[in-house]
This record gives sequence, C-alpha cells and structure tokens, in this order.
Amino acid sequence: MHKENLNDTRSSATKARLVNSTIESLIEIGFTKTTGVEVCRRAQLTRGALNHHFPDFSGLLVETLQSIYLQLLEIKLPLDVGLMEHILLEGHARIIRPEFKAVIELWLASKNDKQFGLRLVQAMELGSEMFSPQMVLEHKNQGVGSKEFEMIYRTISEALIGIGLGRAIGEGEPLAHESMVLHVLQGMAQTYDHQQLT
Amino acid sequence: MHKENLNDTRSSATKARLVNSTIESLIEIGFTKTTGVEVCRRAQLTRGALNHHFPDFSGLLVETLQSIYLQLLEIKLPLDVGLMEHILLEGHARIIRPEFKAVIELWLASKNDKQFGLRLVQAMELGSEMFSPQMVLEHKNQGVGSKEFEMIYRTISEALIGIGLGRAIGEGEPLAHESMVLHVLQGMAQTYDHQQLT
DNA sequence: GATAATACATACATCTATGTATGTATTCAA
DNA sequence: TTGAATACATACATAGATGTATGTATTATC
Repeated sequence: MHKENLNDTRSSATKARLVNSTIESLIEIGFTKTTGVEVCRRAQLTRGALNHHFPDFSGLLVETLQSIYLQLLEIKLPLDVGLMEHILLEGHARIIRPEFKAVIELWLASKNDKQFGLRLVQAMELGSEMFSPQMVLEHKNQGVGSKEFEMIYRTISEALIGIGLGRAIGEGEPLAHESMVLHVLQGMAQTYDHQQLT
Repeated sequence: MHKENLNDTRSSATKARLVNSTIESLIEIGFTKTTGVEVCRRAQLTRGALNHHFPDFSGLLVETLQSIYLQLLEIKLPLDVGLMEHILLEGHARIIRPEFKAVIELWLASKNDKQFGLRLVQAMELGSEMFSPQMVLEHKNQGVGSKEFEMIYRTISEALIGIGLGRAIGEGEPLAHESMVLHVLQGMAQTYDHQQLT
C-alpha cells in the first residue's frame, strides 16, 4: 500500500481505469456484454494490461463491486431527521444512482459464476449492509428495542432494493409509484423514531 | 390457435420444450450462459428447430417471460384472510419460486438488449402486476380509499421483489431476516384490512 | 396420389472472446 | 550502471456462438 515508487502509482491508476470502465460497461450494456475486450476498449488499454493486473477476471469483478460499495457508502445526508428516517433517505439516495444497477448485475453474476461467487464471499460479505452498516452493528445485541430496529430496517432495505431494481430496469427514472412507497416507508420510519424518543 | 392439425400440435409442443429449457437454463446458469446452443441442448433439439420457431432469439425470450408470468400467477392461496394480507401471502408464495430468478434475469436482459426490450414492451406490460393484477385494476379509480390501497400494495410489492432478489442471488433459501420483513408487512396489511372493515 | 408446405437436422463460414506466449520499454535495486 | 522486475503491448491458436444455406422426412392441400 506504500505508493512510494512510480510502479505502484502507475499500477493502481491502471487498475482504477479498468475498474471504472467495468462499472461504466455494466451500467451501459450489462454483465453479459461486459467482456475483457470491452473493458479494455473503454479503458483504452490492451488485454495484456488486464491480464497483468487481473490474471483472473473474477478478481476484477470483486474489486469492481467493492469500489461501487465504497462510492455508494460515501453518499451521505445530514442527520437532520430521526435515525431510521435518515437511514431511509440515505439509502434511497444510494439506490437511485446508476451504479446500483451495476451492483445488481454483479450480485446476479456472482450467483451464476461459481468462480466469481467464491472469490466474492472470501473478499467481502455480500450481504454487507449497503444502507447503514455501522448502525446495524451498533443496534445488534443491544437488548431492548434492537429487534424492533432490525425489523423496520430490514423492511426498508428490501423495499429500497425493490425500488432500485425497478429503476435499473426502467429508464433510470423513478417509477410512477415510487413516491407512494417512499411515503409509506417514511411514515414507518418516523413512527419508529418517535417511539424511540419516549 | 386452432390445434386441429398435427403440425400445429407438434409445433407448439416443440416451442414449449424450447421455452421450458430456457427457463431451466436461466434458473441454473443465468442469462449470460443461456445461449441458443445451450437451450437446444437442454431441449434435445438442434438449432435448426430453434431458428425455425424463433427466427429472432428475442422472440423466445418474450414467450419465456410470458410463460413464467402465467405459471406464477397460477399460484393461488385461499382467501381466508383480509384482501391485502392475501395479496402479500400470495405474492410471497410467488417470489420464492425459482422461476422468479428467471424473471429478474429477463428484466435485466430486456434493459440491456434493445431488441428484446422493444419486443417485450410490444408484447406485454413489463410493469404488469405480478402480484395481483385484477385487484389493482378494481381498486383504481374507485375513489375513496383507492389511493391508500395502492400505497400499501406498492410498498408490499417492492419489498417482495427485494426479498425475491435476495433469494435469487442467495441459496434460494430465505435470508435470515426474511421472516422479520414478512412480519412487518403482514402487520401493515392486517392494519389496512381492519381499517377497511369499518 | 401428386405437390407444396411444414418441421426439423446438418453443414459451413464467420465472428468474437479467451488462453497464452512472447516482445519491449520503463522502473527498481544492487 | 547494470541486471532484474514491472507494466504493459502484440500475436497467434483455440473455442464456442451465431448466421445462413441446404437437405430430408413428415404432414397438409388439392
């Protein structure tokens, strides 16, 4: 991780270009057409470079998913509402990003491709909390109310993923009923948050 | 649609074999590896047959998705609970089927493949209600309470899709928190159903 | 019963991705 | 400064999928 020399600097820059091209390709044309050739074309590199940095293609996919997770988790909203409502709004801000389509593509790919699936579970928890990792951990094993927290949290998460999938396969724009669902979820979150105040 | 002659009977039987092989392939190895060759291998037919019945591969995909929809919509539960709760339980019974993974694969594919996407919207509404088509239509434009109905219905739908995706990319078994989410949704549904009684 | 259409199978050419080996310039380490 | 390692590019062989043309047996039509 010491980027003291030129080689390491150049190397990680090239890997980043490959990863970013993969994300771009997944978003634009999907996993099926995201081949080694296609990624190299977008990165303006040759397959020699790809093979040098990622001897196994699934390695590239793993790093790509990790990169997207980091990007999405960087999206943060001010904590000016209750905790659960905050998780909801922040999660929504994440799943509406085009990168979330790439996440779904990779989730499915990891199921269909044994190699990739195996390397993925080794590298990261696939179920790692996309919406609020640290919050969940904090609330777990906290005793009273932790169960209630997780129930609401999980429900919001699943609904957000559903909405994200809808966006991914739609025009990227919100489906007509998205605001309805958000409204219901917001009501749930606010109710929970108010309960916690007492 | 008149199956009076032998040709039509044989023809539709062969098409059904191709469609079923496609479903099987989508579930087992995903869209990426579901090629014309693969489908024919599973159906024990040659590409000549495939090309004869489906000159355009996207035609096969459209019929495949339609076939799965019909299969899933055939899954029905007795109406021994409130309407909304019934919709929830029936929807859940559908998204836990392995065929739902094939649905997601095809949804994504229709987004990534222009040809397929175009033919799909011509043939069916992609957003066609997977969970309770007629119910939604009945409640639409019904005035009082219809908005409330759709809000809850849409929220349940999105959460179910999220759960279905989780199953599709997991081991097909329920994720640990699935029962939690179901419990919350069931509470929402029951509350709504009780309100409607008054 | 002869002819045409249908329901497939077979065959070949092409295209694209991949595996892999090797070449070359740059950088590092002594 | 010189050898070795790194960071790529180039090249070729192979494999698998598709496009398409043609062959053949069965069925439908007259």
